[in-house]
Amino acid sequence: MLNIQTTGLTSPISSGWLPAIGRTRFKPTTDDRWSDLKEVCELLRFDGRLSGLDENLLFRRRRVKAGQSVFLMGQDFDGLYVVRFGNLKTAVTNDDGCEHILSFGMKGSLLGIDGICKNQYRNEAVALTDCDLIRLPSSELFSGARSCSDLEHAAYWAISREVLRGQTSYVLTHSAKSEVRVARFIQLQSECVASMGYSPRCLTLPMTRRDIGSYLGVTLETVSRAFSALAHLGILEVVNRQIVILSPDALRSYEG
Amino acid sequence: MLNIQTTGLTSPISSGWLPAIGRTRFKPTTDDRWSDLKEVCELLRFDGRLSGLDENLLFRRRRVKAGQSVFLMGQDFDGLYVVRFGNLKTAVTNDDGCEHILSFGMKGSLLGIDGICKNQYRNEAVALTDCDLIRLPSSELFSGARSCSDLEHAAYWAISREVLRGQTSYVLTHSAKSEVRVARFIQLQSECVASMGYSPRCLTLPMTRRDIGSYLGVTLETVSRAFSALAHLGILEVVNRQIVILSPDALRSYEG
DNA sequence: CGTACGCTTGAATTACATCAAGGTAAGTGG
DNA sequence: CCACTTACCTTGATGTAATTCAAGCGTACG
Repeated sequence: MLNIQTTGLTSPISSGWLPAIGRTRFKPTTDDRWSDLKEVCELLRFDGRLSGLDENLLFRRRRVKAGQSVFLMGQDFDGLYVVRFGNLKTAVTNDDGCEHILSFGMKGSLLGIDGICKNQYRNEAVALTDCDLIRLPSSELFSGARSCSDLEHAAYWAISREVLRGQTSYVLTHSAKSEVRVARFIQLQSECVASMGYSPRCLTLPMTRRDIGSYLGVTLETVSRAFSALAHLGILEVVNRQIVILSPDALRSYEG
Repeated sequence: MLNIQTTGLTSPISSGWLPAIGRTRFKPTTDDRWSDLKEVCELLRFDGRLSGLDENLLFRRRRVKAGQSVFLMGQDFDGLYVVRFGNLKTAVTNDDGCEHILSFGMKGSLLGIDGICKNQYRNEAVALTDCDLIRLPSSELFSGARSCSDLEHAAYWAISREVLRGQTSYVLTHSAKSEVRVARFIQLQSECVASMGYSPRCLTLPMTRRDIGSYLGVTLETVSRAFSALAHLGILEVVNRQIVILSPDALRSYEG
């Protein structure tokens, strides 16, 4: 097991004037351990209009090292997390200890939504690379204070997008052949990095073959074989976790 | 194709004093075509405290006949729906016309969440039986008006629960053998009807074998064979869509 | 009455899991 | 620095579970 438990505090700072860890403040600052609502909305790509009322709201950041977890299953809910940078996976682990990957998070992803209804996270989020996250504490999300209406609207929007992504995953992982699933997975990853402004042709996968397999509902050997097959067809070039998409069109239209 | 398109209006009523279709009002009424926030929260099983400020908010109901759709993929978002009674399925249909079931809705389910972020429904909801739904219009959800804070909080909570259900589905439909999937599906259905106060031993499935198969990621023949196998083991009794659970313990612990 | 649809069951085929072996890369301790 | 370990990945051989194709039955409905 790689997952090392990390609860609550990460880098324990406490410069005098700073508020208690996790609390937001209205005091403007240039301290790089805080993010404002504008940055949060940009990360989420929330394109709605902001009233401007909340622009002084600040949110605490949190760094998580590769292999560490952001939260664990069953842990008390303490807010949603927006990914500033880094890659993560979310997973549920069932009784007999076997892990099941639900999603892969990256810059702009929103984590922890499932924690609201039972006030307890129902999956775990594990950093695949070093990560920087922004915590949106539940106190601000549900305060009902008028100063948070922008945040609430953005949160609705982002949650809906995560639901939509979940649907996409669901369909992806139920589509016919395993080779097609892997092809679509790579396609999806490519679109993700493209939407972040990077080259859609070259990917560095942050997750293992086993993770991909768990996510797609196949074994790691099947994933490996699918990569080899797609490489053999001249669609991809695969060296460990470095993927080069040689033929984007063929990848997009690949149906086995 | 069973799905008959139904857009917007259902039973066109227009008794003088009623507001325009789909608008909420603060005027108290005993008209049974409207539901108040209290009923909505009860249906959702939202157990949070309500401020009481919104108790006069009224929401328009909508009846949908079996086989008709509540909304279609790509249709403009016009709010979330809470199921008052009846059974539904939500599905996405991809380019080559093949349908993929995402979830089965029943009393208390929340539909349409994925529509918020693109302002457009991204799946379709089809009634399996005659249904009665309550519409929560987006105008109220995002109004920012203080009078809606209870609704907003309940909506967050319910959305989170739907996300959680989605995760459960996801894991369910990725677990090992098809017979186990079917067993867990029946188990889940049983728990659902039990939580609504009905007998958990006797189920009437509203969906076809094909729907179940699509949901679980197997073919309809496989579902049928799984039912037969579970019946042969003395765990279930299956007559068409009538299911009697003979051994709840055996069903719960069934692992193939 | 006939057609359509949903369901079951059987036989043949296939895609995937499983088991197993070997290879590479990163990290650890002597 | 090198042996040693460990985790990750690839590839092959074999078995098996699920799909596919096909036939037949019951029920609903025009």
